Amino acid sequence: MSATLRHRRSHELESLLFSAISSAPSLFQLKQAHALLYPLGLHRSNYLASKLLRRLAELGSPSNTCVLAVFSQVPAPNSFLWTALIRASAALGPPCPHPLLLYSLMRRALPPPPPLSFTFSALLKSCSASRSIAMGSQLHAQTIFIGGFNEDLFVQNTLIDLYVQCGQLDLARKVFDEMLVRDAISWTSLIVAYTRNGDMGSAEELFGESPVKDMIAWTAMVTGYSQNGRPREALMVFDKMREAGVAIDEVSLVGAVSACAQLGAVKRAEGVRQIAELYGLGRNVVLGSAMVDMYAKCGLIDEARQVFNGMDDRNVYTYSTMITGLAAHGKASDAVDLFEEMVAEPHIAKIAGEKLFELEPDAIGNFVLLSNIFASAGMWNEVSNVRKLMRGRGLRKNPASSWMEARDGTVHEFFAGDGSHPMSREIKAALEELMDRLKSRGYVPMLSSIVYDVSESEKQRLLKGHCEKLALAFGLLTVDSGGIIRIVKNVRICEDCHLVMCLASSSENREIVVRDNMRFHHFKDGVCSCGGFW
DNA sequence: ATAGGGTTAG
Repeated sequence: MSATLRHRRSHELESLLFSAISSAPSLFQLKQAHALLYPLGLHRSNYLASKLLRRLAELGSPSNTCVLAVFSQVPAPNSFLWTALIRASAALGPPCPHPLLLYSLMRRALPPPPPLSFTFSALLKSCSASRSIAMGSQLHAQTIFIGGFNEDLFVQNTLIDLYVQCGQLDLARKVFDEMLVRDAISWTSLIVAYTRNGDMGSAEELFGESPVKDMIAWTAMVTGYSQNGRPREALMVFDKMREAGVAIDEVSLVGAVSACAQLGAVKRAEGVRQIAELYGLGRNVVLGSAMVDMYAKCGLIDEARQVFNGMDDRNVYTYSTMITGLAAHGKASDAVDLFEEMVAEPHIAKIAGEKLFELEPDAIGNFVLLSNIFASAGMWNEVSNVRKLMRGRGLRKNPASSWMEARDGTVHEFFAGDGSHPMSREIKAALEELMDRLKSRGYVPMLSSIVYDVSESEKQRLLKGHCEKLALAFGLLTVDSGGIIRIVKNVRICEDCHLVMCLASSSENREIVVRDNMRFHHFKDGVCSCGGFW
């Protein structure tokens, strides 16, 4: 009696915790939910641990230790938990173990848990993402011999995608042909592969045969024609699609819009826009950008601009399209203005930043750069997000320092706000005097160089403590007049310090050379060799 | 869980 009651209670608790985990809005809350499991012994549950891993991946947990910690609490991991671990590692990437490594560990567990269909699909997906055809085809064999999944729709569809991604269309077709049951996804995957290969003939053939034509399949045909330079056929298919009573969404409109752009057909363009309005679509960036292009190419540059202005989300494509549109209509000065609006480094900086992280995900400089750009635009939320990301990856900023060689060959190093130098008092006094002289000559501190969200006066104070300024003051005190003051800095010199160096080189009549991590700055008579670009 | 998306230059 009491045993069944206890069992029932723990079951209720389990489902309660399950929903707490799956709805946790942030990593913090997820960790709190996780902590609740321990006193109840539920951290040993395969079911809850799998859910935890899934949520960790969805929230983009920045650390692999969380993932492994959750997994290793479970004494007898089952197929579901192993698969959740594989999926989470694949989603989170490098700091986590490679999915294939985890799979081989899974195969070695005693007794080995039988792989599930979505174990294979996770693995195959990671192969197709990295285009590793060799690994992928080995797994293909295992899906049959180990998993017995040669009739599993899901696995077969993932295999089609694997071969398509690896450019092996004939192998993809072979998988497709041998399938006993196919769904819309199997058909569409191949149709798209053909259209991307420029083989509209094969695409048409398959599309004609397909008994399961849904919105996505129709859309694939419309964009296929459009992207292969056959805009009239694209619009014909689009019309047929509407006649067939298929629903329309933003993506399906893009192909039609781009076809109108290619044709320069004003009336068709108007028709497509009415459809967009009818369905309340068009708030989407891609569709909006396509519409800007459509209007520009149909000669309606003002309408293009109207769409552009009305968009609440714009990216590089949107700007480029609008700019070239303006240029094509002879509105050169508008085009230049818009270009300048675009590069003036936070909206676009965000995009550029994302690209940078794709190329060099762990380069510390990228984090610092992005954080500083957001800071100078006053986007403090984004700044703290970047900081969190850095912390999560265990990246720490090297403290900025400047150093210079004194007359006797000793090297003196300065950190920001640093008072540890034996001559600190003289240095600070010399710096104060220098700043006063520069201010009387019109120097205004560039508060925007301070990337913290603090008061103006605090910014002034922080600026004064920059290590290269301390080094400069030390140089003015110790280097013979006429001698060059040579400073080395481990990170990029800030704008305010750069300005101070320029001004000081003329007011103090000194040559100053600063080497930062990127280049040399030769300051002489108020100008710098870098010409303001660094 | 797996399928569809926009610009330009040469």
